[in-house]
Amino acid sequence: MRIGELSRRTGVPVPTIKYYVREGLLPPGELSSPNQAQYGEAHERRLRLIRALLDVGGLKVAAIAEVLGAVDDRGRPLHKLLGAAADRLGTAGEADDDAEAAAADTAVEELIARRGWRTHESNPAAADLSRALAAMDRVGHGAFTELLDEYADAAEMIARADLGYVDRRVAVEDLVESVVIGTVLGEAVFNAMRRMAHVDASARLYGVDGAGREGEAG
Amino acid sequence: MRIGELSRRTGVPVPTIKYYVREGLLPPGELSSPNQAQYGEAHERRLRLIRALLDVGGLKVAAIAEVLGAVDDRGRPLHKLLGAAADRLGTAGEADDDAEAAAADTAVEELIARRGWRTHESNPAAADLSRALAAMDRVGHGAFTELLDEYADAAEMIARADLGYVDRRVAVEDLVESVVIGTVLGEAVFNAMRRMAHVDASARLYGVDGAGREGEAG
DNA sequence: GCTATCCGATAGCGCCACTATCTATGATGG
DNA sequence: CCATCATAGATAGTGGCGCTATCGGATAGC
Repeated sequence: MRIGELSRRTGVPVPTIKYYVREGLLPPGELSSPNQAQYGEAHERRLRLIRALLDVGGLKVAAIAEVLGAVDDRGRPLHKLLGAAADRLGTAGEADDDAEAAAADTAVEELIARRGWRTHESNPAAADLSRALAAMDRVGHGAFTELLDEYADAAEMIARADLGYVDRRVAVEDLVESVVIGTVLGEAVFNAMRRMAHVDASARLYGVDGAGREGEAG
Repeated sequence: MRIGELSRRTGVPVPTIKYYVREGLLPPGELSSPNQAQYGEAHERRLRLIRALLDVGGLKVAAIAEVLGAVDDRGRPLHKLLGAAADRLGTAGEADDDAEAAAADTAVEELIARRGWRTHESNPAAADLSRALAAMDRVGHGAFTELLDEYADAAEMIARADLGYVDRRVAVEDLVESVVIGTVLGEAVFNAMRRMAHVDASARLYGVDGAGREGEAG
């Protein structure tokens, strides 16, 4: 198909598709003549993935380019691809260097040790966790660390569920892409469900109605 | 204290503090003369909260203004404040209107009914969940819905843990603020832990080393 | 007095995700 | 064969956002 049809099928404007190609998110179409390119199923699929990572996952274009680069990097050991992809899904950002940050680092180290997790501090997710705990501490919720093991229980449940799903449903050649999707979109899924569970729990404790919304929005 | 000291204590530049005041995130200092204002503990605390919601929570400045508006809205029923605050923490964004979106809506409705959650579709989190599931479907992972109950189990665990924490540790007058913090920063905490658990699970299944990172980053 | 600081207001900056426009070329249909 | 349309590729521009710089005038504190 040509770019116009690709655009029609996915709802992504033609100039935006060209922009994604320029940024390396999408491979260029196969040129059949100097100003005519053909796009296939793979392009359509990739385009949908890009939009999902952008709109739902909230990833930045540059981050998507990096992640997809890892996804497409065939002929590397699988666990390296997974690690490379996972490393690019973090928040990044600068870590401060104060007392709270140091305490949070310690808490994370201890958690990893206690859990026997096969990861260490070089994992960007550990840095993200540390930053989040330090932020909690700075706003007066240093005691939140006492929930870490309950959070870890839930996280392990999710990880087991995800791995089982991948094992059941995903072909090897789609594995890296599926892990990216599961990590990014699964995060969005879980975050939404967590907020719903919070509302439910709050309603049971403090609320009366089932929704807590009566025209005060806006 | 004056604005300079507030800046020094929090690490937030003076022009940025003024910007937050303009945007309604931070109440103005109390004027002791036409060009002299005093800031107190409350300002410092609020400023730290703003930075946490911005840097770690990833909220937009306008969203923070809305949420903090609800936090400061004393003299309303508690469950309404909680609802109003929670409603402003969602991703928002436009929902498409295709087959996948319809299927996702149905899946969410069924989930809510199955779980007996005291919430309904007017909850923005439900819309977020639906959007995420529709995105999953569009990238070929419609079967992901089969994990929803495992995700819900985990979400309920987290919600119980959070509520227990609030019950133990938080004074009533800080309740709304703490719920906001718990929702936003707790989300960051859990997301990071989930990624760590994924890495651990992957390492056990596919990997050899404990980290999966050997200089291939960049 | 004198210097550092502050207030409030306005304008500008840098990043980012597009979006518009242009030229040259080729596809398409009568 | 020719008129019209779509396309490739390049460059420039747009709008939103989170700041950041600068300014005039006033006050603090020595």
